[in-house]
Amino acid sequence: MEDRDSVTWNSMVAGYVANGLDMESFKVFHHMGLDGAKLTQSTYASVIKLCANTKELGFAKQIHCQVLKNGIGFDHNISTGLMGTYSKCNEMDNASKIFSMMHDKNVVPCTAMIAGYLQNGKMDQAVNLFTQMNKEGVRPNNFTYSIILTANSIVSPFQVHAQIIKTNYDRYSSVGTALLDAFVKLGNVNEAAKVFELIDEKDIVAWSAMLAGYAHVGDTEGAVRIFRWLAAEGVKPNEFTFSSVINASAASAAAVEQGKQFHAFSIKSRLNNALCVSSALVTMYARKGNIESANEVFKRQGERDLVSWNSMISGYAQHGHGKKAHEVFREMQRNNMEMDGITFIGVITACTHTGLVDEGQQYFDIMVKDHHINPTMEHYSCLIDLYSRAGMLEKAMDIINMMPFAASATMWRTILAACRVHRNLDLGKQAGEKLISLQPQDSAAYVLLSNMYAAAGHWQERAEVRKLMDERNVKKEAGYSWIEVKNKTYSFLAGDRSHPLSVRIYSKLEDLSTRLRDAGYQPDTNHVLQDVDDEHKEAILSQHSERLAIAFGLLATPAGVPLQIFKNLRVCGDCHTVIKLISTIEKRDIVVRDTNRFHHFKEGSCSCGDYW
DNA sequence: TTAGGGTTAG
Repeated sequence: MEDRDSVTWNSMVAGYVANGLDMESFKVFHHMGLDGAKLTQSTYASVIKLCANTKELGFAKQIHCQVLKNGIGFDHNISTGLMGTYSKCNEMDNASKIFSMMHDKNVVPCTAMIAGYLQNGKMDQAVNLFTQMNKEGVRPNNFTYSIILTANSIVSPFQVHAQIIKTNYDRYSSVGTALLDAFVKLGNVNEAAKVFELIDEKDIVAWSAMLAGYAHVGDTEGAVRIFRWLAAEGVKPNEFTFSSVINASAASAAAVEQGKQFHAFSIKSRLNNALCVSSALVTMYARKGNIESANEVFKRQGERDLVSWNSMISGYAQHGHGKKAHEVFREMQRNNMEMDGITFIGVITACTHTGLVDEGQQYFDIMVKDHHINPTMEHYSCLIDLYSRAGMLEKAMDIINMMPFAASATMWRTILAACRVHRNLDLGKQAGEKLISLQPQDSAAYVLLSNMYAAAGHWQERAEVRKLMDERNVKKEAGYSWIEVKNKTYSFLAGDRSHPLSVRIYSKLEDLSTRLRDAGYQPDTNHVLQDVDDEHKEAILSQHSERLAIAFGLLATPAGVPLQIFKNLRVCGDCHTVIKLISTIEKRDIVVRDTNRFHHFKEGSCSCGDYW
């Protein structure tokens, strides 16, 4: 094609832009200049859109000048395109200048401007413009609604919903998706599901958003139901669909097998290497107790971002692999990766779970001094945890007194728990009172305080705490443990006799108990809350839910197969001792996930180094 | 000419 006219050139540029071929479009545009082709309004509009896509601010400014210099009129396309580019590059002043000079501010530039404000965190201005356009009779369209609904900190989805229903825009996939997501962010999945069902033609974004909604509230079954439904409708999942369903498979209620199956499915769909999928896999495997698989996925990641690195560090931290978390951190440094506050929460937590007090403090210092990251409440919480677990309660209190925040309930809970372990009754009392005043309905505060009194043999004070609990009608969460055998989950309460194999389970416990004593085990009855005699205390200990789950696991699986137990509360000190011994006498690796971390029991010792 | 979904901590 020799004599190319401007229309041909323009359609080339526009075509490439529409197909996301940014570099090709730039090349063509460059050729146009060399060829001396006439640049029209639509050429400029295309190339400005290109700048918005690629955030080429400098180039956009040049184009802006050329348009002014060559006397090309600012039509809607050029103006809106420039606004978009400036918005994306955090130059809101320039964007609003162009907007204010536009004569006919119809719905499109208004919407683009609202989007710009929201991208730059200017919530108030976005909402003001939305209100103003309504007042001036400019009717919002589906784009406007889908954008304004993302301003969930200011705009109530309930209010906008009413307005949207009148216009029927809720049947549009884009609007319905934004609306359902706004409900999810309020924690209202039921409302989100209602919105989802009303969407006429659900596209993959809508399906993925609904799936993410169930994942968000930890409803694994809901997420799997959506996944099956979309598959049955012949919809092809994309990387976001997989990352959400894998994330839902990381919930504690999900079976270990479930995550593996979605992993396999993502491989079949050739989406397992997408960054968001592989990072979700790292987290899922780590949370489900399989730190080796988490690391396998991590090692194979072709590209990594901050989230990938953070996921691996946090995974190691939860499993008490302090050294490995440290190694990943070093590797991050060698790769000149940028780090954020979450990276440091990961490494400090790893130090906490390994008892590396000095190192934990050093990470905190490096974070502030070298990385200029402002410590948040969470970082101070980590430090307090670091010192408390090591028994350095004075140091922990120093931090509470010097930090620029008021101490949170979480912090007092940490102090209180440490006071129980390290027998510091005075401070424990103080922390317990603070905690109860901050969260009068939280059973943990009362339970910890009464545990502490029980451990110190102060039965009178313990009774008072219990009385207060009754008066305020605060219920203690029941402790239970569960184990998966052949894809079925079996859960046990303490002293539970509801399982069909109950008789065999209890006789297995008896058998273990004899062999434990032969191995030199002495029950530590400090972990029993009830005010009863020692013999009775031992009986209570021996029926803790984790032991029932382990006894069942030993009966229900062949010799040598590792067991994995989950518990909704922290493992008690006596059970911890017992499980270490069981791992030797039964020659089994046992992994226990409690609310805090993973314990890997092997040949008589635990990965936490008796420190948790 | 304007748009909606995901992954990391505690």
